[in-house]
Amino acid sequence: MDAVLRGGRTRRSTTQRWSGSAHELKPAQTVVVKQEESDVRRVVHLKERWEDLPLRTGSEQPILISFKDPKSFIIHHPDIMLTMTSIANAMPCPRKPILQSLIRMPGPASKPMLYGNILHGLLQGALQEQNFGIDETRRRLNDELRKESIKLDVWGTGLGLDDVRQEVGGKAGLGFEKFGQKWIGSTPKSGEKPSLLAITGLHDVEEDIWSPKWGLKGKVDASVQASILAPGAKQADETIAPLEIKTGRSVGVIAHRAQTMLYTLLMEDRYGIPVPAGLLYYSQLDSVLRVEAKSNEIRALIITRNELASYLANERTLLDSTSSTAPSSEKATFLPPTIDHAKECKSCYAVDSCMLYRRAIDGVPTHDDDDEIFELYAEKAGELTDADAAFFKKWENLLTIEEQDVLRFKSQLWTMTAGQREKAGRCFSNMVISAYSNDLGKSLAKIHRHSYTFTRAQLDASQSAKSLLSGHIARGDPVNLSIEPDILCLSRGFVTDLKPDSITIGVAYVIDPAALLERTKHRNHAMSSDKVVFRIDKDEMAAGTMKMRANLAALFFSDVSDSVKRLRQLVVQHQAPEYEIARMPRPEEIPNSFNADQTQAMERVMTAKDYSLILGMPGTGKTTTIAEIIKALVARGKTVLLSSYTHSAVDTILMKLLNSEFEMLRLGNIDKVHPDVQHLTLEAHEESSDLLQLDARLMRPPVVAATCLSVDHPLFFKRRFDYCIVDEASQITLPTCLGPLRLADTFVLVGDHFQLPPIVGTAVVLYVLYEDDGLNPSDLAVITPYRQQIKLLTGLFADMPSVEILTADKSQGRDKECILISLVRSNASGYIGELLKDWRRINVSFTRAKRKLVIFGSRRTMAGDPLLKYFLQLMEEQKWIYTLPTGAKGHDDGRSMKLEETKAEGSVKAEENGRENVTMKEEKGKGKAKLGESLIEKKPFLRDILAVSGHLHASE
DNA sequence: TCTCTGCTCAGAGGA
Repeated sequence: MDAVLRGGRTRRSTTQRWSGSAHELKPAQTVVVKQEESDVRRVVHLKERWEDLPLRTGSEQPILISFKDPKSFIIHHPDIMLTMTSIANAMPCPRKPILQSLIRMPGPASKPMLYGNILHGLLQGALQEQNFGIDETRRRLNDELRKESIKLDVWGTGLGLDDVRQEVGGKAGLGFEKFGQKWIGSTPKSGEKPSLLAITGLHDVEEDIWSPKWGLKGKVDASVQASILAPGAKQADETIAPLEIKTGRSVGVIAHRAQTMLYTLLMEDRYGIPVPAGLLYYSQLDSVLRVEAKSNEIRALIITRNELASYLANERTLLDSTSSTAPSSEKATFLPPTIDHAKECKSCYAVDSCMLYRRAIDGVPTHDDDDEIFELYAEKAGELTDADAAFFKKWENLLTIEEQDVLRFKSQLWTMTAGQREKAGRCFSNMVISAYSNDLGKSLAKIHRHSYTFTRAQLDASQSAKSLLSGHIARGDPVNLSIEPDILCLSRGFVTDLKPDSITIGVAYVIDPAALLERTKHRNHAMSSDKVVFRIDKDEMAAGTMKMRANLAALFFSDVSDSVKRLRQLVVQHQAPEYEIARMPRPEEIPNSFNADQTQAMERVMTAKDYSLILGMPGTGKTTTIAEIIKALVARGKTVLLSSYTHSAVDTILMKLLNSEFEMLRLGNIDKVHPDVQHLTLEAHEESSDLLQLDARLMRPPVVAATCLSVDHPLFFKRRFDYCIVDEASQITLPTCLGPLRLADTFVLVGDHFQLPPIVGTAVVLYVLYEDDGLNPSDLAVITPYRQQIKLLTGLFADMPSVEILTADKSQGRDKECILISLVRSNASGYIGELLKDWRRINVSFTRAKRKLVIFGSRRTMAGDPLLKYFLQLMEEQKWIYTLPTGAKGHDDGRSMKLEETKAEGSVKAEENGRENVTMKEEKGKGKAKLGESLIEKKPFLRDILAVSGHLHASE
């Protein structure tokens, strides 16, 4: 036995979590473990290769003891889940997969990768349809090539559709037919060796499995039911098996075996039955290998997994001991050392980042004659100065801190029950599917090919179902679906709609509860009546920081374009930007509406050879200026990349350009794009007829807009821009905006560094309100600082979808004719909360209205803050405050209670007597909201607003 | 003391 548990064998379970530390007992291979929560202690003796488990004295580390009878395995840091590919990659060099988990370098897809991708889809399609004929394969290939997402991939490689049709068709056609003949059937056919297998059924394709039991996660190409006649066996075994498809030239690679073997662990965990072997299909050889899950090999793989996991864990603990501001001088050890194998290293695809980390993080001297890879190191990192290295290290550190902040919730998915996590607001428990629809037409948006709506399962009378709006999950958020207790992350998707009693999720693959129940019938699943009960958890992604790290790293690579070198000079070495007077705008290019500052801004931008910064306080017209400058640049025949960290900033500028003549392209997740500019996205178009048309759509528009983190779109490997304009630069972290900046020689950063005393700012904006009549719903926006309030209001305004409802933060840079603000807080103690104390947030929201601003809030509560108190005084002097009557309909029913006070529930009661609701109204004209009658009927709260507003008009 | 933002993922093959 590999590991022995002394003092009683523990129950077989994935939920037994332990912490181990080696400081209590003498022999190094003996460890005391204590069960989490219960404090039960056990002594574990580690033998053979488990001795090397890197447990350090004095620090408790989580351990999981997993069983695959009759063996036991130690999973170190089980909450860090590693992929099959990272473990397979770790065999030649453990540093490589660690680097890959930090940095995902974007790059255009290679041809072999594209072919591999398509071939996988084709064979999976054949398995699903149980038809392997050549004609069927050809049909599927044609279907694939019609998909916009595939066309985009093909376009990215520079190939033509016919090239792909020929190449892939040639590889797939006959081979897949042979596959069907040889291995699909009810019993293994007698005869030659590869035939001792029959694939008798298909359970799933691309099955996503997370296994905290093994600390592994991955996607299985195909989960099949198979009848396998093992060598020497008399009778075939009926089993579930992972089928791993390999379409490339390399065959029999150890990494493939490792990958397949690890999948057997994942499938065992999901299906709850033994999975003795996996299948490895090589399409080039027409052969299927049976990969037996041998415990000594699995042990070796798990030990590799543990090694990687402890490096990743080191990274986290290292950061804890390091201050967030000053990069520590202590030597970091979160990276495995370089293997220093000149030949291997030279051909490694991660060599650039590897050598950069060796220089900047490991701090290896560049001039060391004993260095095995001296030449390579000098070539890759020789030019980097100490200042460069320090710059990289500082930002790398900051990114890691941010990453940990995102990931800290991740393990809650398997360490907390749905009920527990729902209390923390990051999960919906007890959900059942109530409706399904699909959107197969929009093939580019793979993420919502299938839409499922969930509602609460029938609950005990004692349990009251909480509104789905009262958590941290919101529309657009990534989520994952699980079934308690064992099916973790069955599927992932995005919230496309959220109502108090239902949530709709878009996913890439069909969710079939009946099939799921059938194939995992050995397990217990949470059920309500005959329906499967799901839990929906907010998914925690950290892909953004990986992209930022990639942007940062790319600044320091050796083999880069001149513009990246220049960018390094400007950003890292602070060289002064240069200007070229000859580019000065001619008088006719300057808009008549421009004032002196705007004109100067335009001159700086037009003449900039490197970069130019535009600074201005909120509300001073930066956005308008940018829009006008873009028009002028396009008129000069220039191309412009427009970017910002947020979708809303990008879209705000685009909306100001909508009436221009020129073409614009908006890239990015269509769900996050403002409805008014969604028609500029690729998804909004009809599918392109051919690559030529797609090429035109991507290459022709002089203005391309995207968020900073989505500039790894295939387009950006083929296009460079004359200008790059990055809005709200002051809020963007440096590594974020480096991405867009690399794509243009000249760039413009726009932001608001200056701050104005808020009351003055506010007063100025209020003063210049226009006098006018009439107001459309689309001229109206509602702002509130709290997310929960947004969700409530969204429901209340369901009849008026054109009324935008924004958080204070989201309203930044936006404006509307009329703004309603709900300040929410209301309590007897005058407690205002941190959020409303932030005058910048108040300043932003108070300055968004063009003509009319109406603020709702509790006077007494607001007076608890000096700033708002002063503001109240100001309003009072103007007689602009209107008191809503206590007990006014709509203020005492439960609904508006929630509306007015979502958090401090204890104080609501106190407020019912003598509640002082205040409506402050700011009015220069006679604008009146024309709200729909039906809406008013249904929403007493709004009727109050209108009543007060009407009263005002009558008295004037 | 409850605020914000963005990012699918893992693996597609090749040396």
